[in-house]
Amino acid sequence: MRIVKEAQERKNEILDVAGRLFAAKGYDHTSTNDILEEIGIARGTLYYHFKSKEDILDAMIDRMIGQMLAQAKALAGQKEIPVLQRLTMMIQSLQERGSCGDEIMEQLHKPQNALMHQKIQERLSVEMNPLFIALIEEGIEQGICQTDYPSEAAEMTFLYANIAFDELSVHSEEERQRKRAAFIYNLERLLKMEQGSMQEAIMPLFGDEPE
Amino acid sequence: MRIVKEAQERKNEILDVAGRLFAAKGYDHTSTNDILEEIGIARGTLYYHFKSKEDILDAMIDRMIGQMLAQAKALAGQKEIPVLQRLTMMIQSLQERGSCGDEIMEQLHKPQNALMHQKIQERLSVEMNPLFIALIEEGIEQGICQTDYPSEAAEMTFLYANIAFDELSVHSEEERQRKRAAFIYNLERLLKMEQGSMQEAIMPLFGDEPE
DNA sequence: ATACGCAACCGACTATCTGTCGGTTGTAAT
DNA sequence: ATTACAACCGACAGATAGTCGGTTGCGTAT
Repeated sequence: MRIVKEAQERKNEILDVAGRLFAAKGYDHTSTNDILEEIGIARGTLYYHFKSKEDILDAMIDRMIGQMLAQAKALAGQKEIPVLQRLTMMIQSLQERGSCGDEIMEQLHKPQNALMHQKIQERLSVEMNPLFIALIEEGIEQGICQTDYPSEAAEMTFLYANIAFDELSVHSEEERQRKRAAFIYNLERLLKMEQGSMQEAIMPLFGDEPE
Repeated sequence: MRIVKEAQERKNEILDVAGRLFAAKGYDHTSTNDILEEIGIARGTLYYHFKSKEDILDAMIDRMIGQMLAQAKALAGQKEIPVLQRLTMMIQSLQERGSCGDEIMEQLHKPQNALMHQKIQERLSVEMNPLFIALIEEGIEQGICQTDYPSEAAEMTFLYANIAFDELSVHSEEERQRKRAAFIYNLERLLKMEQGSMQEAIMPLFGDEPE
């Protein structure tokens, strides 16, 4: 028995399932058959709504980036919170990739997901950087930090945060701690902040001051 | 008429052709048929020497990284050249990817090459970082620069050099200039060098002082 | 109520591609 | 000349992305 739905509803249904499968098995290892069988639609239907498998991936990433961006914008806009703290919160929020859960994160570095990874990374970089730049410029206005190249400093910060932390090369908890300390240290230098000012901004978030 | 060659010779022949095709058409868009037809061997022969298409890619990257690493090591070891200048030379040498030419660079950001890109990037990062760290520590010993986190500073430097410069987002020559200036500026800050000391080290290389 | 038009849906089919396997041939040593 | 084995062959199986002509249900006009 045939079920007809509005196009947008079907599209979302497809993206939901595709997203879950991509996160669970990886992009390459998820066939279009996997998707349409799980939904219970025919091949033709899938290709009626999307023109290719990659098109599905792109749409899924669009949705995901949209969610993350909304969240990040909400964070960045809370002027009553100190700038540095907001900066930290944004970096923190990057770790939990989208509301769709972070199983996708664990998958992201496997070779089967190189395409997905690259696309997410590029989009994230393009969309998030303006927010970082704005925060840094706000910090400059407040005299908290200083740099001649705010946008490049933002880019560097974002890149390092993204790659250094989500890299699988971070094996031990010990190493993670060190990376975080180094990140703060380097960020303070990049933005010519007082030594330790970033650390102070972070502590209320993590509650992880040295015992 | 059948031609028999020594295994290593055939392997190299396959890697040569594969490398050229990957660079020209991208990894995904190069079929194993393309490779074996151009060489004039049968399917079975290809899979006698390599266990999968991805295996070919890995071997090709191995060779390429090996070449780049040898070159970089030669550079890094020239103790008669000032440290900062050697640092610059190494970053510079990353731009021209391997001897196999830089057509591969132009292809690298297309979606069809995400896998190749990711693999090259990861290998490069793992192999090159020790060299960067060594240079930075040499600089610290000489009192030219200072940091509590040499290895993380090296990682950050490498990441930014790689991504900021090879990114296609660098459209205009103007932007490229700005990025380079920002890179030097930020590197000086990260390593607590005297303002302009890096610029001085670079000038003899490029001969591009402001007119 | 009936006819009409179209958006949503169907599923068989094609084209392509990776990897396998049993068998063959050249070559070098005995 | 015999043998052993490394290198090679090509037909084949299995999987997968994308196409296309045809169908069906639903809203709308008559």
